[in-house]
Amino acid sequence: MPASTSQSGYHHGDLRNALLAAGEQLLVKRGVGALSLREVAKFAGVSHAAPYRHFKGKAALMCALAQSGFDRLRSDIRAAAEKIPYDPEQKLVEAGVAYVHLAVRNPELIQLMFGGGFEQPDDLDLKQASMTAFEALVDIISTGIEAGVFRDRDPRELALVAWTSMHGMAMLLAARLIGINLDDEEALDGLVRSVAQNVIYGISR
Amino acid sequence: MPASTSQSGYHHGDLRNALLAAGEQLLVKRGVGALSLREVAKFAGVSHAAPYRHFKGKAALMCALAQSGFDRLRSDIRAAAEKIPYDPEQKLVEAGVAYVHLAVRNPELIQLMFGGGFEQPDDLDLKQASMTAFEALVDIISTGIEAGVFRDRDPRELALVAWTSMHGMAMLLAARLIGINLDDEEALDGLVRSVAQNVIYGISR
DNA sequence: CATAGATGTTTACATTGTAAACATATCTAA
DNA sequence: TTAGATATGTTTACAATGTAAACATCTATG
Repeated sequence: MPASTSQSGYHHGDLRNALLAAGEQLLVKRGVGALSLREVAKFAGVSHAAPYRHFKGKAALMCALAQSGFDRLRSDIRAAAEKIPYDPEQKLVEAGVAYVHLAVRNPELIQLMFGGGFEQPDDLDLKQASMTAFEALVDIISTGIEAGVFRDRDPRELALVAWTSMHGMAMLLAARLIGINLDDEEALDGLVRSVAQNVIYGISR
Repeated sequence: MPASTSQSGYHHGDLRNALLAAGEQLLVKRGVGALSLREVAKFAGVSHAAPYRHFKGKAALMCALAQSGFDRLRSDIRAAAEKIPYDPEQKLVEAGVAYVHLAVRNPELIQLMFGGGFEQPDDLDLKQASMTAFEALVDIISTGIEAGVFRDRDPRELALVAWTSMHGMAMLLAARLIGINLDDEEALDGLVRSVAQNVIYGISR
């Protein structure tokens, strides 16, 4: 019997994951500031105190949601980079597109991950997960340096430039502070590519 | 008699501003997610329902706090740019330093402004304020283009590159996701200048 | 000076996070 | 197999919060 379907009626069987799924749903509906643990529990079909058997509290659930977001971000970046086998510049561009796509399609998630809208009890796993996502960018830069495409500097220094730029774009788009229709994927990708090109070649002439 | 000291005992005289000041204080202490309207009222020395005479609700107060943050951001950027009369590149660097300084010294404020941690009722004034802050960057870029220092492109396109990068750095630093001691101002400014230089000249060789 | 409007207070209530006490299913060891 | 021990739910309880409504008091305007 799969562990996910222990249909005793009393015990859920896979409540932790069910709560995370419910949390993800409700995060979209309510936003970071209005996410309610009781509603998450109700949505998962359990009593309002049941989540406390699987999470230390509301903040812990949100941390777990954020962490899965970081995992998704890392794998999206890696997948985008691997789509382009040879060209490091293009790898970087596609990584940016992936970063921004995740943010635009899940603005509440990205705001949860980076917005500081909840009490973080200095979650080390969480910080670790975000660092790992950053490493995906460092890898792209490193291969680019080795290939002689990027400046011969500390990869983390160059990766930081790419990260800040992508991240800023992602946050500003998620906050709808850049005047563009987020549903127009062509325009969105064009924006990302434009910014990425300018990061790569500089805005100076 | 100054309007700010109507000492009737019952009527405050300048409660709206007092609430904003209290909100700013408590935002620092509690963070975006734990800011309480009742505590703001108590801090200002009034009953918990008094704020409703000056703000539609908690979200409206937070919007007002965010808006004053945007005003401060705009004026900080302008002041930084005006410190450097001639060199557009240096103007841009100093604007970035100012942006990041504001974020690092007031992480909760920057998270309130951009983090989406509360219910925004599509506040148009707020969006306007953020746009005005962005215009400060566009101005720097425009003069740089006219001076032949930056590429001859749409200023808003180039300004967007600078904005995303500065903003990303500011948010990541505020979220303590970049491994640097925020109190070490020298290291911090060095980081900003490094990123800015790479934005200006590109990471490509 | 009366009184209308602005500004504060008190009271009330639903929602929320969380703890404690209780109930039931599952697992483990004799 | 079966009796606890443990894990995992539920119910109850309570304090804090956002907000509305009714009430009180000040200020300003005729």
